[in-house]
Amino acid sequence: MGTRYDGTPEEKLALDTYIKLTRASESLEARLDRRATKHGLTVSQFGVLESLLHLGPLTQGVIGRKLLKSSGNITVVIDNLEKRGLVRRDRSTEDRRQVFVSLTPEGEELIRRIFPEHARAITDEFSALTPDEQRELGRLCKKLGLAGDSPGPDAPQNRAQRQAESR
Amino acid sequence: MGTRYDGTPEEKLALDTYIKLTRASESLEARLDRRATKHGLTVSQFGVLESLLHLGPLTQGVIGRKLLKSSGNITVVIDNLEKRGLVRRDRSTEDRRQVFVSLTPEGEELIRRIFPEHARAITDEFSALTPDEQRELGRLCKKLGLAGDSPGPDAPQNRAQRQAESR
DNA sequence: TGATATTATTTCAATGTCAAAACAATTAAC
DNA sequence: GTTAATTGTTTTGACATTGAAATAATATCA
Repeated sequence: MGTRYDGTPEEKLALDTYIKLTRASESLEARLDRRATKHGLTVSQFGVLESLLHLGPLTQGVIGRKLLKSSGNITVVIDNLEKRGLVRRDRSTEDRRQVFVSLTPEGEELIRRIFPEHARAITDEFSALTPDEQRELGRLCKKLGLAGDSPGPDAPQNRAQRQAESR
Repeated sequence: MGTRYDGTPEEKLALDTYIKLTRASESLEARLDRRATKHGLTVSQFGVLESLLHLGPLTQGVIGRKLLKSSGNITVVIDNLEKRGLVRRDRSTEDRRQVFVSLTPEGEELIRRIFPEHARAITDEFSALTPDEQRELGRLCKKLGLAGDSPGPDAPQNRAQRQAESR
């Protein structure tokens, strides 16, 4: 394990922590994916259905920002869900650029059936940590995540970034 | 934020922690990716080059397991790196099923130039946490990761898993 | 109002990704 | 020593993903 790299101690610690975080997240994701896939849903599809179940109809833009995916990607994912009759598209009448996506009865039936299983799987995974450890992990992740405040895939680069680029 | 889902308190805590972990990891990854991409490398390509730089020539299988990617995937990634002249393939003489991948001079030049930048970017991101917090985050991630001991994408399902499935 | 900018979605090309099947080479069992 | 099982890679088909360009609709403001 460990990155055979000799930088400063700060760099070593950060790299080491980064690897642990990434591996934990990715391997966890991989295990959960494999379960979701059993129901014929990809992670993104699952994410869309779950959002719609818990938040009601949403525009594609909102879904994309929620799942940290590009608008182009969301179009494709919704395409595939629509083909299988799990969601419906409705052009907004107020702002005809927007498209509202909502669950069909079949979609709702499916996600309602699958979600509790998913929740249980996650609970299972996290039972490796005590409740206090989970809270601490959550706190640290949040602190780390907020630091950079991810602009999201679509977001155009701002002045500061463009400037940094042109150096 | 938060998953509007009423399960048990255990489920709520686990789901909440899961979301924070995932978002932290994904948004961090997204920010780092954007930098790596500037050099015309994808994350996977970067991962391969970095492994080769720090560990020397490796077989595709080893690379795949290290990066938690399937063998089919690694084939494609190496294909693309090879096309660009950054790595070389050499069939092993000892076991002719294996393919050793190594850096070409161009590949080595590139990764040597880029890696320190990457390390600095990561260090920068993690400076949001104190050293102690970083160590604690690492510990929790490791504990969590070990729990499931990810089988990796390719790994065939073993007896225990097949049994669990058929329940 | 009319030109211009912004916003939401779609399309496209390139790459990544997995699972499963096909192949090829090696090892184990008989 | 053949046959059978295993192992490492490639291929294939389906979906995901991004960034950039194209479209279309709305908002701004001179």
